[in-house]
Amino acid sequence: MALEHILLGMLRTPASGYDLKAEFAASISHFWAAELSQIYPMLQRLEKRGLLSSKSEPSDRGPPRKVYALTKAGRVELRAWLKRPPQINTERIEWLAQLWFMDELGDNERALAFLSALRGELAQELATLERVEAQWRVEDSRYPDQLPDNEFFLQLTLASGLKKGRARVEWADECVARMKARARSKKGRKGNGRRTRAAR
Amino acid sequence: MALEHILLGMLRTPASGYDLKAEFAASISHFWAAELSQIYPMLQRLEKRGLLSSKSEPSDRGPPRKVYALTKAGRVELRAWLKRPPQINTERIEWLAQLWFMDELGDNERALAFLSALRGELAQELATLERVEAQWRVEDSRYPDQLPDNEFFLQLTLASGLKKGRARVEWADECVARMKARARSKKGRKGNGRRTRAAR
DNA sequence: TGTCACATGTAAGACGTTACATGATTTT
DNA sequence: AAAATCATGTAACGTCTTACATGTGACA
Repeated sequence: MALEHILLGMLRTPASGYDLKAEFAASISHFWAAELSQIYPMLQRLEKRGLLSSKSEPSDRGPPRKVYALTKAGRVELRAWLKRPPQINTERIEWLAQLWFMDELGDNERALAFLSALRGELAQELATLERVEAQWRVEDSRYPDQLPDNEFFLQLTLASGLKKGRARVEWADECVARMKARARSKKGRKGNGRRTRAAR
Repeated sequence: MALEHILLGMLRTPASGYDLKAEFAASISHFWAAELSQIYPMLQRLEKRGLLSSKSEPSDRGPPRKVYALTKAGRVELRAWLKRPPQINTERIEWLAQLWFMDELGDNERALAFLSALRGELAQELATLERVEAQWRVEDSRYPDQLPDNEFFLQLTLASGLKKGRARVEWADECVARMKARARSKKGRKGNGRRTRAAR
């Protein structure tokens, strides 16, 4: 349901399937991803349903571009979707599933390595969004609250990504710290009385 | 890939498909969901592959239960999965997509209502997790850092859900506040000089 | 000469959702 | 008598991923 409406929304300004894929990668990927093999058939179906129109245009290099644009019916459908109340679907996060069962390995060194690696990945994702924000801020002095409406909504979704990204990195840091603390206290308990006395 | 490994992990203690569905609903749903129509065929396939074994047991009421358990081969597969490095997949969040295109409606009252409704949904999700945590804390004085390893990892995933949930609610609150501030400053600009003078 | 960017597609298979089918027992 | 819970499944459909197929023009 959603991909089709996202394409309609993007096609308020005409574009080819190839263009749309690039736009996904550049700006939308932090909350939705789509491959060309999904985009092309969907555009065809939307055209058949009368929600899009298309025309072929020669390109500078490579085969001709098929440029799609939103029709009136398409705009009606888009608006109807935007009026639906928000609904939250369960996100599926494989690395949380792995962590959930991590005790099976009985190897907290490995668990710690897993969490460190995860922390790195999460931090990288966050850094990408932070670069986007930094760029936007230098390019437009109205950022973030004086932006015109259309850009303001984009900023709200970016803010969501940033907030979530920061929360996740913080969480991973806390996990690492807590695991290390446990490892230390376990070592203490393993050694005989000596260490306890030495600690006073 | 992940559902199959999650089932293997859950079946370290034997259970029926029906039991597993209940366990998803009760504790795992904040990072993975699965319907019975997905669980039953998957259990059959895993048994055919030799990763699970099953036996029929009479039930107190209703039809006989088919109880599955992890085999040695299943445990090997589970461990191999747990040793894979974490990888982050793009989450697909429809309500962020709706927000992204929300300017199309040209109706900031409606956008505000959308965000308020969203805030409510997000707060509810968070409340569920907070109840789980509160319950756990009163039931086990070792919560959270003195828990045994197996429960400690579960707590880490719960902590992830809590942190993310709080970040999302905060974000929604900020969105609402910022939208309201914009609405006020727009009204100010629309009205002629009078309102500005009255504000002193 | 090879690889990259441009450009459009198809096919097979995995994963997920919703609806349907069946039937016993317990609770309201 | 009706509805909820226990319990197992199938079928149809929609979504997503990965791999394959094809060809041009630019650049190294």
